[in-house]
Amino acid sequence: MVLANNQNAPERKQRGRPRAFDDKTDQNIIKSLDRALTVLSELATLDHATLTELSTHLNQAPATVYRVLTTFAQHGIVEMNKTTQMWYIGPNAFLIGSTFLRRTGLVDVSRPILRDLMERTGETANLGVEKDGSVLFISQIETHAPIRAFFPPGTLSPLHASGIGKTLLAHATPKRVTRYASKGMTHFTDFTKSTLEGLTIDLAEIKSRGYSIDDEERNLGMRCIAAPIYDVYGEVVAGISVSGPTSRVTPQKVFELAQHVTNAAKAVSYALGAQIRPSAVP
Amino acid sequence: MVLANNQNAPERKQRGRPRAFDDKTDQNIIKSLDRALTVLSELATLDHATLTELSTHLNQAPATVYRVLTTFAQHGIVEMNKTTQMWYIGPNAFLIGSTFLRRTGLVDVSRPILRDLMERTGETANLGVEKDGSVLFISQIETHAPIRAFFPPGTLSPLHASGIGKTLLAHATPKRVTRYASKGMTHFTDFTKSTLEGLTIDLAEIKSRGYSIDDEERNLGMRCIAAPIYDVYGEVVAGISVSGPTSRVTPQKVFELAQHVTNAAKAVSYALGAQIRPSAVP
DNA sequence: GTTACTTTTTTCACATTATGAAAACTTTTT
DNA sequence: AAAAAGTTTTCATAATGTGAAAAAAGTAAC
Repeated sequence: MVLANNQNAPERKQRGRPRAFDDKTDQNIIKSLDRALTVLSELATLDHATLTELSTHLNQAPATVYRVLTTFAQHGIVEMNKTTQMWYIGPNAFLIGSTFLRRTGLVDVSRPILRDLMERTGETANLGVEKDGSVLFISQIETHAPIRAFFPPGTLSPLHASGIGKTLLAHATPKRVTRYASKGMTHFTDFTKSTLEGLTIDLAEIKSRGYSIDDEERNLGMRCIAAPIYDVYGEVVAGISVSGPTSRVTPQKVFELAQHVTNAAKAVSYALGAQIRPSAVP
Repeated sequence: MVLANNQNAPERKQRGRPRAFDDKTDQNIIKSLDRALTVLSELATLDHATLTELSTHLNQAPATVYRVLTTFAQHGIVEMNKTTQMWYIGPNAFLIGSTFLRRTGLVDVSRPILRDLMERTGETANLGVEKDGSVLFISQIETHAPIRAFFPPGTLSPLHASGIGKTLLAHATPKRVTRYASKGMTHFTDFTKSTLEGLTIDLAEIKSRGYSIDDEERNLGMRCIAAPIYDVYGEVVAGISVSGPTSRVTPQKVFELAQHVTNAAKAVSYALGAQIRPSAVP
């Protein structure tokens, strides 16, 4: 066993960093760790499982899986319920995973996605959150076009008369919507949805459709398309939108633009750790 | 050296499951995985780090740490920012860790109740469980107020200096409390209950009263009111609290706030299947 | 209670493979 | 432009992870 190790290459120096052989089986990973992580992922998707369940699912010897689990357990990554003989994900896994959340805020995560959205659509892209019954615009990438929508970060706009605002309302409880409406909704243009009935119909449509349209409801000549951003808890925490003049954002182009907006919203949601879950939850 | 292994039993085949030699170096763990998890923990506590930082901190060859990281990266457990050459905890770590929360359904159940509690009290509402002598905050709804208590999910705080922590201790056995106290209790402020005697008196009061008050015991200027959450077995498994600045959470308002907190705790307990039993049970 | 069955835990011998050192590559600093 | 600092990559060997089977422990059957 001293020999037979090198295929050939009698005395090639051959140190350093050559080909890395483009083949799948990357030589630079630790196989045992790789296998261990497979076990962990499986346990996470199963939520809980016994040793034999795991070992059969993964086609691995029980002894191997057992060692993996006990090692994880020593670090609090997994836990076992002695009486039911079930393995679970442990608190330390949550602790480690939660540092992912601290990493980047909404704005940092969104910035490159907003830029991309602006470039794809050619219109100003915005990011907004709810603040005391209004949308607070917290980030924006402006279009290059001379005629452009513009509202600097810090701008406030009532929920019912803004694309992002309506998206946020669409995912709120009916009670909250009613309470919001009861405080009176300013009538900005002839298109503003300033009655509870009209608004409710629109919101239902928005929720099922997945995006909202502000059709000159705040400013005449400005149209706006928005989609919701979810956080890790599956809750809507913000909205993303593009806004532009009706001359460019025509009814014919709305659908296409909406695809870009919803994609961007999904990208931000994912970056925030949301599992993209289908909206409708009664 | 053939002998000295077994106390007696000369030539027993000695397969199976003997003593396991109670020594530290458990033979049944995977060393490479163990090392890898050390790297992961270190990265989590540092929040972000370069390869060399990690390898020097852990006294490991750069190559080894590198392989560990790339393997983790392949599973999305860690990520690297190519430009800054910084390693971070990745989204998949969060995803796996978050199944810990789903285990009991505690978080899902609590979320709307936390929100309601925040809206009734106007203060940040928190949910926490015990983890190795600390409270692990696993969920939070922040108040709208500009001055607010803030500690993101994943935050840890010693049991004796936290509202939720003291609630949990109040329902533990005296033996556990003594053992906890014997490990030393950090003195955070002049109000911290950092002696066993002082703590014991407080805990008794908490148990009979039904809720705990953290009266600037962890952070000056912050007051906190907490109540226990019971599971199906009538065991205290978590705590719920509101926390805010002393300027708003005044001594005069404590009682009223406490009613909301205990109601919320009862609502969560009930949702978990606990029969709301009259508190005191010997 | 005893026996048979199932699942977890441990041991052993061997071959896989994880590892450190150094070399090559890459990027940043001087 | 040269040098320094940090990263990837390769190789040979020692370390160690692995499966099979045996033992322990718990569960169901009788």
